[in-house]
Amino acid sequence: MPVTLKELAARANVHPSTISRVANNDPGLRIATGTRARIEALLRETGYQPNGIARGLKMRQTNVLAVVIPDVTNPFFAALFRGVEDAAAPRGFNVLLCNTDGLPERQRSHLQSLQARRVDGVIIASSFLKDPSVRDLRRQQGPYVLVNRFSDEGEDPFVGSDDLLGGQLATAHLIELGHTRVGHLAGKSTVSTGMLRRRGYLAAHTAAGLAADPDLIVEAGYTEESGSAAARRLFSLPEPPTAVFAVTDMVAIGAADVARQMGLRVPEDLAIIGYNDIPLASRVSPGLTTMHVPIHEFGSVAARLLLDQIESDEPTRRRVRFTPDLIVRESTVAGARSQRSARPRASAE
Amino acid sequence: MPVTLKELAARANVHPSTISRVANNDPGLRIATGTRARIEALLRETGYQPNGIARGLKMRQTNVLAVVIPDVTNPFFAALFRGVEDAAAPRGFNVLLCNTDGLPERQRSHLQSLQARRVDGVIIASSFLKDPSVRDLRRQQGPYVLVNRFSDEGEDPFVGSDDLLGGQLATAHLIELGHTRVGHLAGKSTVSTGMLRRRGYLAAHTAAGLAADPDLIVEAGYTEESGSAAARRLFSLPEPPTAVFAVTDMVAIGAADVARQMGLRVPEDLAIIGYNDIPLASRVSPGLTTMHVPIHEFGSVAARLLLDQIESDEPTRRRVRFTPDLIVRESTVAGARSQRSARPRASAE
DNA sequence: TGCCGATGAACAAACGATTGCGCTAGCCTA
DNA sequence: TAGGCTAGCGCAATCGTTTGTTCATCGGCA
Repeated sequence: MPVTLKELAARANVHPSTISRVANNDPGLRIATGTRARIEALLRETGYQPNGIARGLKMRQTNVLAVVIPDVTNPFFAALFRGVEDAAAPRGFNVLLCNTDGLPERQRSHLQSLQARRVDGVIIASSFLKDPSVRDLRRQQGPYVLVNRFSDEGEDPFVGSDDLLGGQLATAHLIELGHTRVGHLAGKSTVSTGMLRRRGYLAAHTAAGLAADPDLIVEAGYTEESGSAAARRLFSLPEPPTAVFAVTDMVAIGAADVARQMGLRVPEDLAIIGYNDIPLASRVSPGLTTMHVPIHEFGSVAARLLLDQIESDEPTRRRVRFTPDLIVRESTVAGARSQRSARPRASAE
Repeated sequence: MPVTLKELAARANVHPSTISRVANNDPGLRIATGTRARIEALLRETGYQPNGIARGLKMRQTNVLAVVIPDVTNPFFAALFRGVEDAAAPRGFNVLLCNTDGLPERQRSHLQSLQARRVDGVIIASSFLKDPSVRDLRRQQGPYVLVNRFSDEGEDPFVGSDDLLGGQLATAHLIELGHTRVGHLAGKSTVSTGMLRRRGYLAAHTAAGLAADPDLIVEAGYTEESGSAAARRLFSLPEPPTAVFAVTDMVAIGAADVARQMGLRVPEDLAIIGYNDIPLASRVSPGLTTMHVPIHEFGSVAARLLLDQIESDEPTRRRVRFTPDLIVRESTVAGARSQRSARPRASAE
């Protein structure tokens, strides 16, 4: 059992409050040099650490953040989490990690548990467009930040990429390569990234004067497996596409696997572009062309937004959106040397 | 501000303790049905959630576990964490994640912060053979479990694989394929996995009547980059090896990259075997031969060990060791169909 | 000598919950 | 009608800190 203020007070023959003030380096503290020395020696000797629970109760602050994501096994979310922790740890915060597997119910129960625990803030990267959990979050008026996906009309503090533009740039890249039948392995229309990247896909067609064939849009979810399943359907069409834009890199990788299995050469028979530029994207073969977004920064910026709210004690409505950046690799251009076109830029509202 | 017991008590015209007992479904509680109904209605209406901090202070239990790892961006540790959370969440525990980047100092500061926070237990996967942090952990007598790596003479509760055997099996596989110059991209000798897998490597040579050439052992660390660097040195030797056993899959992947860059064909010019069978191993090309270990189970078993200690309130010394399992893929045998030889077995002490 | 201001430290009330124990009715029994 | 039992709650301590306030002491100064 760790040592408490009361015990130290008994040993130093002073009142617990005196120890507390010395330990916390209370600025306006007037104390005899002898007493101070005695107490400081005792503190060092015992290695006293204030009980964070008791302190949290009194101070109404736990110094704990929480990150709610679908699955940390997905490299995108792992990198996101690192961003959060790297920003939070130096400021004395620890971070809880909650995986939802994309289930609204698990998300709800996690958020409820986090509320009971009185975490100081929540970063949530698994929200839906219509999300009761997010509405609860708004109502509770604890600080929170949405990352990657936003919710409703986007009235919440948010960090992510410009998905509409990203979807458009990705699709435009394929069209510029001469493809006229471009498929889309889409995200769920109940998720902002899915909806916007799909809209970008359509906008690119319009801009190029092309008609988008609705049959070429297949909802694929976000995992590699669901990407494979959707790709199988897409590639089995009577008139299959010669290029596809996948809503995420994992989906693209699942699709590439299926393409290989079906005897399609990438990029000769089928060009594939993903989204996010996860580390894996540059390692698969052929290297995956994708839209780069600064994943680690998503996390660190979100954490800073949160910490600023906590420290200033006033909510924010800031929305940070990074401009995604086309990375051309071999999955769309044979023999491409992968390179970034520019550094990502952020726009804040 | 969430509602408190005191407020509810005022509204229901009873004492806070009565509300508490009703909310907690106190078994031996005798209460008038009318009062009970009134209180239960109030609880539902307000959605009362007891303040976890206050409760934690009183009950001396936070229902929080912590996982300390080098880097969650490494797929091995991400899977490990999922194992922990999947076992902890159903039992009402949340999990803090701490990344150390392999720095003893960050590990120390994290553990200190966790202690101050009074987490109920710690799972640590980043320990060294001589590790002051682990000694502190032992002394503090809070429950803890070491995963993957153990420390000192292994007197702590532990979950991991039989690394000596694993190293031996991996090396024996290469020797059986006819290789006589087998290199080792070794882990650090200050880490149990590094030390034991290296010993296994040597034991396999002895068993086969081969002399191990000390020049063929190069310390490679645990990241892809450090693996690449070490591989470069190893492959530039006057008499380079024709096969290498890498201490982890990430190191093996780094080495394979270097081999490709140096114009070596895998497996024809150079056979490579890794360790852990992370998801990535089956996806790289050529597929990576490796020792399979049940990573997710490492986490869930460790969590169970921890939770049992917490609930029974008595420390354990149980050590669970899984038998690793050779998975042959194309990086050692051209055209291999990847398959598992058997299911992993666990041995406990 | 008497008063005042500083100085150094103790006091006590929170924070929000849990829990053993005590207290007050009402009813039954002798 | 007195005594006892029990149902139905309230009381108050406790967990370990923080922090505004009070209190005693002492030196200096008039």
